[in-house]
Amino acid sequence: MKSIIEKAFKFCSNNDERLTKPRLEVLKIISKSKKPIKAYEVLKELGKIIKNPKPPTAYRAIDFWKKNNFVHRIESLNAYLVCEANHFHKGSQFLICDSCGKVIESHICELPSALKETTKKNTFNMSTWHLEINGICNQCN
Amino acid sequence: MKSIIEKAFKFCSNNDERLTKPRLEVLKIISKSKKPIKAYEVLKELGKIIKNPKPPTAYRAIDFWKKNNFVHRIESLNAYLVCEANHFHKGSQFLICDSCGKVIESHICELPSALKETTKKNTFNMSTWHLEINGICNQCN
DNA sequence: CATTATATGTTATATTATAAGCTTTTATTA
DNA sequence: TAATAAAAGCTTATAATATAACATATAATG
Repeated sequence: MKSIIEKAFKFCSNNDERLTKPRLEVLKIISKSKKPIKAYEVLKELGKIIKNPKPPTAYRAIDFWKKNNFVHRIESLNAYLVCEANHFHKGSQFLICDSCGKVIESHICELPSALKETTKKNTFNMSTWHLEINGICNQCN
Repeated sequence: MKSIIEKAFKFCSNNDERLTKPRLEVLKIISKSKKPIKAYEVLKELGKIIKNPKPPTAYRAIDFWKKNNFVHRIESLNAYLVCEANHFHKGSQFLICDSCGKVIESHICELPSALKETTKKNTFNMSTWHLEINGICNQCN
């Protein structure tokens, strides 16, 4: 099982992308976090490594990883999480524990048929989908 | 087919909630909008009706309607939309057109079984779910 | 009508995110 | 290797979104 950092190195060399210091450090920071981490928390952590970073430095790096599917944004939390999938996917699903804040990513690749029906009925040309399920996790129950 | 405003009157009288001026006007504003409307746009519209309203006035009213299922928040847009359902529901689904910005709400009441499986596998006690599907709508195609 | 609970008004500020212009780094190629 | 182009980063400033805290007003209830 390759670490996400190793995957990132490989991805960048394969795709002619630059694995710069802010990018690498930001990915490390997000991947270390057990829970979705907020941009300004990333920025704060980044401040321990590089001198006095500003918001755009964090946001640019986050956007880079998001664009390349290494990081997802949990919309309802304004927070970011690494993606463990070994492939690109146009759908993401998260189980968000309202008690402890932990988020589990589930990996269903296809939009369920009941929902496909909906897009069909509306002749809607889907590109991506994003599902957030709130509730109470295993450990908090 | 009852208008949402009529439903709001009925709801408030049935449930001992106050249909105050900010609440009523905010609901009217959101329901008039063809697309999800942002809090500060609501606030701006509200300013045409009541004198110099401040953000909390808009947010409080939005929260009230959200809590009572008259309004949904589209997380990825930071914007609000009235809900046409005639019942409470713990799941919501939106088709978001990335071209024109229009959002269609779909009304699937049950979480699809593929996703139920996920919650089951994680022994996750679901309370609500929220799905956003991005793509290109009918009219923009 | 006094009490209590709920809602609103107001001021201030917190949080999240991006625009714009300039500099540095990297990659390409003359 | 030097010149150049492209990409990424740095910095300053500010935009956009949201809430805390506390004073005042309104409505419901005993």
